[in-house]
Amino acid sequence: MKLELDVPFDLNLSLCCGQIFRCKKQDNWWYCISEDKIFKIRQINNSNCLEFEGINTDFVTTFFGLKDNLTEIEQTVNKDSYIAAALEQFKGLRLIRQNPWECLISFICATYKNIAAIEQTLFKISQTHGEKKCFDDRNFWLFPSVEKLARTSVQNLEGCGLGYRAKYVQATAKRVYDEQIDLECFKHLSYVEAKKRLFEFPGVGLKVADCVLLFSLEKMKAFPVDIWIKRILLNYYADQLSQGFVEKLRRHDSLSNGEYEKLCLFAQNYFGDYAGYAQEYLYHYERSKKQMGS
DNA sequence: AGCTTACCTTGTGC
DNA sequence: AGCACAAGGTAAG
Repeated sequence: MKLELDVPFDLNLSLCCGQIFRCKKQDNWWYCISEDKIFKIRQINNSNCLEFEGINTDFVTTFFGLKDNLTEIEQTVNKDSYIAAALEQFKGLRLIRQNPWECLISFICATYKNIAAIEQTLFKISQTHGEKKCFDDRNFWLFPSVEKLARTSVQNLEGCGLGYRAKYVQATAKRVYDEQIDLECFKHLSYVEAKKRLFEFPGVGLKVADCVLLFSLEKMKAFPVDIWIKRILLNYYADQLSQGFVEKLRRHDSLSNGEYEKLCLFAQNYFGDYAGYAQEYLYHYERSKKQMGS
């Protein structure tokens, strides 16, 4: 199927920028998995035409956030020359609407790991616990169900390279299963309330909660503060923060919950309701600069 | 409440 | 080739 776009969108950018881990480019197509769907999609020569198989137009529109008004979002968050450069360089970068369950487990697995390792771990979890499907003469594995991960052993998960995170994944899965929690319903809660609920899961801190809120629960003001964002705030936004606070942050690598929330709140006040979009542009901008330099 | 420290394993850079 | 060191942080003390 084909879809003519009448809005800015860059497929490659949106799938490469670190928000989603199980989409792979092969033979000029992106192969993706979401819930029970396996599909491929491409955007030839960055044109305004998307081609895809395995899904319909409605799904594409929702999954890739094509209804987000990027023009308005850019105007809202464009507060200074630094983010302006990021917005300019990465036009068409959109926030994807991931499945909340997979997103939750993904970011529990992602703590203190590099992206290549995260991708490998999630592939192994899916391969060992998920349903195998064939699409386009290739094998894919759906992300395991809540029940499957609730019933597996910590040892099985450790075999997927999860290390100390295995017990968190298992405990969170068990909790979602035992209490029959519908993560989709968190969309209807306020940002603060939903964050509180996510924070209760084992292995979920403030950062993971914000990632799940931003990437799967439509909370565009969620502003995950990881090591990259912390550096960005200290390097480019220090004059917006109190000097004592900045000095304190510079002395340590990790953030206390209090420090995290302070940075998060600053960003939400500064960038506004679409702070999460600002976060994604800043994150990708800083990482791409580093990669080109090395 | 706020601050340290340990933590599994893999990828990356020197 | 091999070894430090960092990696989309969290939980326990």
